[in-house]
This record gives sequence, structure tokens and C-alpha cells, in this order.
Amino acid sequence: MRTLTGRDAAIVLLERLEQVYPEAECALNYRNPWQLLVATMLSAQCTDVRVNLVTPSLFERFPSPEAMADADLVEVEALIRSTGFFRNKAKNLISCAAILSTEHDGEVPADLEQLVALPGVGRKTANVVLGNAFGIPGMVVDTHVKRLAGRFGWTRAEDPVKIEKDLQQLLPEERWTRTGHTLIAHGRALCKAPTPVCSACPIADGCPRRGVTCSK
DNA sequence: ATCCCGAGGG
DNA sequence: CCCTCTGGAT
Repeated sequence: MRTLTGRDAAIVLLERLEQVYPEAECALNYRNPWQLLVATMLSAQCTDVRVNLVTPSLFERFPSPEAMADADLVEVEALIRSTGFFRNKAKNLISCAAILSTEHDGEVPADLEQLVALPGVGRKTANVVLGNAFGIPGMVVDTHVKRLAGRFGWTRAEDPVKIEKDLQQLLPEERWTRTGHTLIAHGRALCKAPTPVCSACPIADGCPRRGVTCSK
């Protein structure tokens, strides 16, 4: 048996984590790309459970970008209020919808650069939409993925875009979407900032940072 | 108090 | 690089 390369070791670790978190997936409720885009924009600093509480009435009232484009700001604010950052989110949703209806034929583009160009849509949101609504590999780098990738020695970068590139090079693209979900699940459950619960971690024996308390 | 699968602006 | 935006859950 040959020595594991860094890439193979990473995949071994990932597959172990996938067994620990087999249900790790997008917990937002949506029926189409538009709904997932909206839900993901709302999910910033908010639990998915809470997002799922407000989206049914929001989607009923504004089933398409065209409908949302003409929405009253105050009404949208009221509907999404409990998700936090509601003024920014409402403003972004409406201008986003306006751009989709005027410049994208009312469709959510299945393209990273076009998604990121929308107001309130960053790379994290764009990759969630690509990976989950379009089945296009999307390497989500949020706070958990950033922290875990660093701890696992998968990247030395601090910049999320560089981390995204490093992970894309390390992992085959068919793993990108699920890897985001798996790392986020593990980051929330055990591999926390600043003190990971290594004593309870099922992959501690394969982790270069096991037992090391760190601030990132 | 601290955290929740961020993004934009200065 | 920093700051701000925000309510709800634990």
C-alpha cells in the first residue's frame, strides 16, 4: 500500500466526516433557484430554521423576481424582520429582483460571476445557489469552512477566495458541494472556534491540529 | 454573553 | 483593514 498523498489523506478524512454527518445538506426550504437565492440571502447571521419560518409567506406574496421587483420596501421588511439585518436584506432583495427581471429575463443566472454581481450576493451565497439549485459544483467557504480547512492543513490562505481556490484544487469538483455541508456540520458540532472539542471528535486521530486550542 | 452556513461600505 | 447592519435562540 502506497503512502497517502495530501489529497488522498484529505479525502479519507472527508469520507470519515461524511459518515459522521450523513444528513449534512442544505436545510433551507425552496422549490426553485429564485427561492433558494432569497432564502440564502436571508440566512446571513440567522438560523436556517428561522429563515424557513418566514419564506412561505414571502414566496407566496412574491413568487418571482418580477413580483419582488415592484415590492414595497416596508412590506418586505415586515415579512423578513425576524431574520435580522432586515433593512439591508429587504433593500438587497428588491434591487436584486429588479436586476433579475430586467437584465436576466426573470431567471436566476447559473453562473458564479453573474450571481456575485447581484446586490447582497457574495461568493458564499452564489456557491450555495450553484451547488444546490443548479447542481453545479460550488465550493462554499464560510466561517466554518475557513476555520476547518486551516486546521486540517488544507490551506494556508486567510482570504476566502484563495481558500476557495485551494479547496477546488485539493478536491475533485464532484465533492465541492457536499464538502461545504460536511465541514459546516462538523464546525458547528465539535470543531468550534476558538476551542474545538477534540476529546469528542471522531476524526481526531487523523487531524493535524488535534488537541490544539487555537483562536482561528 | 455568544452564536447563527455574510455582504457592503469607508 | 475596519466597521456596520439585526433579531432570535441558547
